[in-house]
Amino acid sequence: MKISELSRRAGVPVASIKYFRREGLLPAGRATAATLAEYGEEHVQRLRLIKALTTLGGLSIAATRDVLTAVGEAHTTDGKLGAISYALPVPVADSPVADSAQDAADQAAAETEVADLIAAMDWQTPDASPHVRGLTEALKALRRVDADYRPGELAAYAALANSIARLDLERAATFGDDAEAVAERAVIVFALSAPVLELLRRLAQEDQVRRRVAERGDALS
Amino acid sequence: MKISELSRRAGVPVASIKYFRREGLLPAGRATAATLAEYGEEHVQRLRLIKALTTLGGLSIAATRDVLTAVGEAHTTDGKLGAISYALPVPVADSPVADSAQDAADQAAAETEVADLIAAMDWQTPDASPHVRGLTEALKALRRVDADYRPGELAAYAALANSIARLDLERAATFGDDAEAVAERAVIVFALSAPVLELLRRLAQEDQVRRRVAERGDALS
DNA sequence: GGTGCTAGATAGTGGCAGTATCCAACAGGG
DNA sequence: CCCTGTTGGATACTGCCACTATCTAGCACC
Repeated sequence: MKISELSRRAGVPVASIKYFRREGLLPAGRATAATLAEYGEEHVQRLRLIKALTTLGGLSIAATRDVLTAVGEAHTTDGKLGAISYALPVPVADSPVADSAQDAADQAAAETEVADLIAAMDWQTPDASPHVRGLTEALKALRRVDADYRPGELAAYAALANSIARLDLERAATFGDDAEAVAERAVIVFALSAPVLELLRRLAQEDQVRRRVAERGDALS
Repeated sequence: MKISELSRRAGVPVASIKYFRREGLLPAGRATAATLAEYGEEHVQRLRLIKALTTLGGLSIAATRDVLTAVGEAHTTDGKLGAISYALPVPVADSPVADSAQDAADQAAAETEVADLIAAMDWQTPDASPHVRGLTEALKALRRVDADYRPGELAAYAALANSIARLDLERAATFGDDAEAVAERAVIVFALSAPVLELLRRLAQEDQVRRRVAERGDALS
């Protein structure tokens, strides 16, 4: 199909398609002439995936490219899974500098806490994993804003995260035959489960709040 | 303290403090003269909270203002909790228009699915809740990108989300005396647990991938 | 009484995600 | 064979966001 039809099929403006191609998110069509190219179903699907990752997944164009590149480059299924996981952005920026002694102490405390948690969960993750560093940064940020924050609470969340990850992997690696299909599914599961889960959590929170109101009736403030 | 000291204490440039004040995120200091104001500890804490919400929580300035406003406006503890929850942005944009019959069918299917889930979980959430609408949109987006997506899988995630929400509420409503303190804690729990949980999920995923590699040894691609 | 900091207003910056415009090169129909 | 319409590719422009910088006066404090 021509680009105009691709645009209609995927619901994406032609100019945006060109933009995605420029940015390396979408492979070029098969050129049939100097100024004409043929696109296929895989382009439609890719565009749908791009839209889902950017809107629902909240990924930037650069992050989306990284994820899609990771899918294409790794050669084993597990390699792809790992690459996707690492390519997904974490919402934590590295803190600027650890100049003061206080900062260094915070850093060390957070590192210990993360290491303890990983040991307690018996997680097999390398210290160099971006997720480990991300979690360390996140804990430092939490501590800065909430002095009362109790580290022990993390363990309960970690146990639930473990259950979630098990579900994720079951969904992602369902059919282990076609590495490409697994990878695309894994992208969807890894990148798009988060917002869905977050929404479910909000719904459950809302329910919890209502239940507490009902329980306490007309009580306090 | 003067604004320059506030800046040093919170690690935020003076220009940014002025910006936050302009945008309604930070209350003005107590004016001691036409060109001088006095700031207190509450301003330091507020700035820390703003930084945490924007960097770790990923909230925009506008969303941060909405959340902080919600905390200040509602008068009951439960009202505050609800207001905060609703003020937090969901990562799902409303789909543009439901013009075609296909879109209408998708919408109806997603709505049914969400309603069934809520019924199955016995969640007490109004149909008009933004979270319900957000979840509906998210499911539509998922369906568009993944035809194989199986609705049943949602239930398992919902159950886990429920456990998470219970933890959240326990943390948020620990001390029920000071409505203001509860509200600030709730903001932290509601807005900042998500990235931490996501990081934990990524770590657990990484662990799962490694375990599967080890299990299968040298097996397949 | 001068130096330095301040409030408040306004303007500028850099990055991101598109969107628009141009041009030359064809394709396909009449 | 020619003419209209579309395309690829390049470049420029736009709108939004989150700051950041500059400017003008007016005090505060030593």
